[in-house]
Amino acid sequence: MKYWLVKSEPDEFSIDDLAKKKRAGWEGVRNYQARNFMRDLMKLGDLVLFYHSNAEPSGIAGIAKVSKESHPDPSQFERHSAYYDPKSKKDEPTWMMVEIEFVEKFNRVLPLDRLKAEKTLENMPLVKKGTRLSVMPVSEKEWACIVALAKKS
DNA sequence: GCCAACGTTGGC
DNA sequence: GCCAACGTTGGC
Repeated sequence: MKYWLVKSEPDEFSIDDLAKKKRAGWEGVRNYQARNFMRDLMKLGDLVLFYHSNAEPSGIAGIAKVSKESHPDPSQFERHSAYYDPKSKKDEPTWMMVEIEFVEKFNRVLPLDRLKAEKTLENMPLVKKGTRLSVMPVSEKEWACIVALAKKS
């Protein structure tokens, strides 16, 4: 089993929204590196940190898990969607997504500056300046560190 | 294939 | 809301 982190703006879709819906197709990712992680490497049961970006505070809000592996992101074909991609073809979809399922919400958001203070986490794209990757792998050590911090706070 | 222009992300 | 940093687009 592997570990991941996904970003979402809570104004758009928060951990509470996921808790309410239980499951959500992770649609709207329009970055090739992030897509490739979802398409090729995210497997059923993998655990996922749910990160709130552009938030007050920005940080990790809870945990989800992969509940369905790679399948085409329907929003790329929806003409009125913000994620519509006119170049993508139905028989050869450009954008793939996974579905995630709510696992738990942390008692409080584990803020970004707390993560930045951890030596163990210094190689995460999340804390590196100028990295905008919205789906990223998390190592076992990083996962353990983050979960411990979350339970402690 | 280069690279300037443009659009987006996301911390602050 | 600003804007730095980045990825993508498209002219050449």
